[in-house]
Amino acid sequence: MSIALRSVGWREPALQCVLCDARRKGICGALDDDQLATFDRASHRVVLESGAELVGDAERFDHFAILLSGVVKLTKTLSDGRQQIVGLQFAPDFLGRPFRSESNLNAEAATEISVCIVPKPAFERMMLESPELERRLYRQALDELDQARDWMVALGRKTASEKIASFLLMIARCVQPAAGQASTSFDLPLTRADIADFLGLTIETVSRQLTRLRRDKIIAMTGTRRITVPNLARLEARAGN
Amino acid sequence: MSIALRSVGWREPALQCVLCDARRKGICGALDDDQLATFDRASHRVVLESGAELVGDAERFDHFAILLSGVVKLTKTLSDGRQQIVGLQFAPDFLGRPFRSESNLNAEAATEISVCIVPKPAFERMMLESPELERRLYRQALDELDQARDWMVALGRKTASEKIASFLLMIARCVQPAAGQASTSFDLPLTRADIADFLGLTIETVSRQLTRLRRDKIIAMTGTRRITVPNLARLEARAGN
DNA sequence: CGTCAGCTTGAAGGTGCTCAATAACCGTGG
DNA sequence: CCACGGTTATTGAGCACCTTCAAGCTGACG
Repeated sequence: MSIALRSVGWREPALQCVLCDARRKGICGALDDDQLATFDRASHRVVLESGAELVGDAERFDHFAILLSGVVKLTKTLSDGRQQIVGLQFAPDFLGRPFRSESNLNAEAATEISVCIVPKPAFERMMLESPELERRLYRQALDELDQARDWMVALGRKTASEKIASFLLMIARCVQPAAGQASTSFDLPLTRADIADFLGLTIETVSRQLTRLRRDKIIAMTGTRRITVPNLARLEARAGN
Repeated sequence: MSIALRSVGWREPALQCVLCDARRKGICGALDDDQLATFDRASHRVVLESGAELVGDAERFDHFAILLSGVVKLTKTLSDGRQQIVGLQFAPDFLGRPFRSESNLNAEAATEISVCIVPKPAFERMMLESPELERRLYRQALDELDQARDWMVALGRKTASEKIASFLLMIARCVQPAAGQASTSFDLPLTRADIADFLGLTIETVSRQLTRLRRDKIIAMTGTRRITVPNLARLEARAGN
């Protein structure tokens, strides 16, 4: 699959990157025309189905990637199987760990995703040439650190119901960047098992808390994935903070 | 106090930075002689007692700092008072959040500390001039992100006794960089309350788990702060992972 | 219509919390 | 040197929240 996509890249060298969302909102906006052409030649796009593993724990990697659509979960697993999601990435996030050749976590597609894949050496060369690119990566790392710290508070100090409310709010914000609305509805990108692994809970507790929110008319659900929040403020009141 | 120390800086412009530990092991190693002299002129050293607040949540800040000795804790607090430590900084870490003018957490001296303080504008100018400096900051941010993610696993999935064991191991490694030893002893830089806030537990649970480790001869304590670990491997076996 | 994965619901039990009392530590001053 | 007050730490008893285990349910897809 990746070979076929790469050949499309060769035939239309500038098309992919010029129109790409990662250029407007992601790190590729740091690149000038020449660098963008280089990037276009070195990179190629791939679509992966939900559950596909991008890189395993303690595994060497030789590619970076930029997430163009879908959600990627970063997980860590203890030797006895207990698992924790330590990060969620949304488009157009950069995926990878510069200055390391081996991963210390597992990156897996939580939904169907499309990614732009670029070989590590080519990308590292661009990082050296473009301080602006490195600055954007640095900014993203700092943003991820802020997020991780917010979730540490949730994991360490919030109750199960506060965790669920906080999680729904986070998803609502990440999936629907249109803020300010009083009401929203969206599809959960994660299964109950993933939500449990993200919040440090069990599947059963996640389910129970969701039904409690539904019983209290804070949310409504159609099927098991689609969530409607008639009043975001009421949900926020449940999030603790 | 800070004014008196700054005047020392003026009289001996190159002395402080040239001998400083932050130059060998910290971010200042990125600076050439000219930049180091500039840095020396712009910065000054301060000693702060345990409990001193470096910056408050939602507070504007106009200085960065480099931690020269001691331990700084980064905390977040929910509206009802529940608190979580989201990071610990050791010498010679950089303290601050580039690209933001307002803090989203509280930074407080957990022990007596000495810091090198530098005004934000001067430091940002140096960041622009020295890609190597920015690269080191980026590296530190990535390292902190790795650490934060490791602690997310502990917070979400480890039991109280595993959390305590993991915490003791982390402190042993950060305070005593000499690795490979079978046994160690060290002083805890945190009170029981701080340890509880770091691990998402209560003071009582921290105390009980420490006495359990002592009862099982995994650790020995003299006073309430000094810990001796006769066999690090046995402690590691309690850490989960 | 059957099957399978994902989800929900129930009952029982355990880990860690709350509340409360005692004990150790430490700086101060007699 | 020791007595003293305040802070910090330990220990105990009871309880709450979340987990565990187990059973049904829902919905997608053959």
